[in-house]
Formats: sequence, C-alpha cells, structure tokens
Amino acid sequence: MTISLEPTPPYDLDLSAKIFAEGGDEHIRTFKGGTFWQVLKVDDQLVLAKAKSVGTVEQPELFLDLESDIDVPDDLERKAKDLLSTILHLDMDLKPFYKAVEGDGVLRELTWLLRGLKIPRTPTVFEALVDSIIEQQISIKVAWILENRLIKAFGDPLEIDSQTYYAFPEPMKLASLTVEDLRSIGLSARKAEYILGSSKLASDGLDLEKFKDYSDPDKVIEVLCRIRGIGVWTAELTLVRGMGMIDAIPADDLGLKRCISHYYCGDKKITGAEARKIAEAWKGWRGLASFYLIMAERLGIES
DNA sequence: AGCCAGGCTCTCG
DNA sequence: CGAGAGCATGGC
Repeated sequence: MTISLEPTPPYDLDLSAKIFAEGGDEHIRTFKGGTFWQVLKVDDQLVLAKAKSVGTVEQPELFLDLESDIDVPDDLERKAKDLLSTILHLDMDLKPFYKAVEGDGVLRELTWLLRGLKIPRTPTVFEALVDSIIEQQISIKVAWILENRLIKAFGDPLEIDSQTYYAFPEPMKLASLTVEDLRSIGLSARKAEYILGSSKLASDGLDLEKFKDYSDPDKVIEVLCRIRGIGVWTAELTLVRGMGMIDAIPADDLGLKRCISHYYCGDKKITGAEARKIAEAWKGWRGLASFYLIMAERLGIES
C-alpha cells in the first residue's frame, strides 16, 4: 500500500530528514538511503511509516508506506498520513519566511543554500518536553544516546518481520517508573526526577497537547516553567519542537549562541541577551531561522 | 586523563 | 538575593 503526499513547496526531504540520520536508530527512527522511517502511534495502534521522495524540491511528492502487525484500515491510514505530515511539517510554507529574511545577508544566502529545509516536530508535546529535559546541559550526541535508550527500554514495541521497532513511551508508562529505573539507562537522579514529575503531571490531567492551540507563546512558557526541572530554555525548545511554534527561540542555548556568533559576530562569544537582540530581525520566524543556522553549521557551510 | 557539553535546582553566605 | 556546587555520560 503506497500513499502519496504532497508537501507545500519548496520541500527537500533529503535535507530535512538529515537531522534524523545523526543520532538516529534503525529500530526507532532514522533516515537512510533516501528513506525516512519511524513508528507512529495512531489510535493506540503502532504503525511503521516509511517515506521517500519521488519529486523535486519545487514539485515535491513523497511516497509513504505503512506496515503493521494488523491490516491497516482506511481511517488509520489517513491518521498515520496526517501524523507523518505533522512530524515532517509538510504543510509549512517556507516562501514567506524566505521573503522575510531577504534583508539579512547571512540568512538570504543560507535560505538559498538550504532551500526546502523544514523543521521537524515530535508527534507529541510530551515527547518534546522529555527530550528537552534530557538534552539539558549535556552534549547533544550524548543526549541522543540517552533518548534512544529510554525509548528502547520503556517504549512501545512493534514487531515486524522479526525486527522490533519502538515508539516513544506514553506519559502513564514513564510515570509508573522509579528514579532507579531511569538512572539505569544513564540519566542523573535529578533528571530522572524531572521526567517522573512531568510524566505524572501529564498522565494526571495536565493536557500538554492543548498548548499547541495557545496563541500566546509567552503564556505557555510561563506555565511550563512552573514545572520542576523546566526552565526557559527547556520550555522554548519544547515550543519549537513539540508545538510547531517556529518563532520561539532558545536564545540561551549554548550551541545556538555559537552559531549566531559564528555567522554574525566573527566567533566572538555572545550572551543570550545579545543573541535575542540579533534574532529580533527574524521576528515571526526566529525558531526556524535558528534551525537554519544550526543546520548550516552542521553541514560546514561558511559565509 | 581530564574537561566540557543545547541547564536547572538547591544550598550557602 | 547572587553566586556556586553538583549532576551523568561520552567525545575529544
């Protein structure tokens, strides 16, 4: 069964999914040989989704294949298609962003070089929140290792052709664990407590997913920051990655400051406040612009 | 070998 | 209050 997807052009899957190749895991989610795949949880049913590009950047088209341990009914198929579109952010229109940053010499060049790059989202806000907690302070590569361990240890398994794939664990599942359980995969006791606390809130009435519909990002940040272990940085990262709020920017982020400094300040060290000031020029698109800078640095693009 | 990496809380003074 | 210690792992 092959489903056709038509992303809003321009779109470059190979470029956009590159981020999943680094730190990816074949049993969870990765991008390899032109194919992106990930287990999706749709109506409590696990489905392995595989997407590849069959179009061009200007006329993008994806083929989506779904595999499961049951026959996938039509409505499930439609929901899986929608969820994959959400994850890859296929409905995002990049053209207004490109127009908005035309006056910025750095981004004008980077948006030309990285044309079709869309910022991915997590399937749920909860997943973005937990990921962001794990990523606090340690290097991103170590964080990816820990995230994958968490998913394999506590996530939902799907068996296909004697291969096991894992989806991100539900809040209820993580809430049922102990600090020792989480320490056993290499998390600090502190982070284990943060994750347990957040999971308990999420499985006990705090509907994180509803924050997607809030119109005021600052309000969401404020609410999230009341949770123990969640600071402004973690909240902002969750907004961008979990809610698709592409104007939110984790300006205090060490890696982002390094990127902004590299492309705008001749590698001179800058503060979070200075980063925020520079990012003012990208208002409306600050998170997306940051993503372009980070990807440009990863790809070794000089300017 | 040690220091550092996409922070945050808690504890002192 | 503001500053500083402590945290876990893996990469360099």
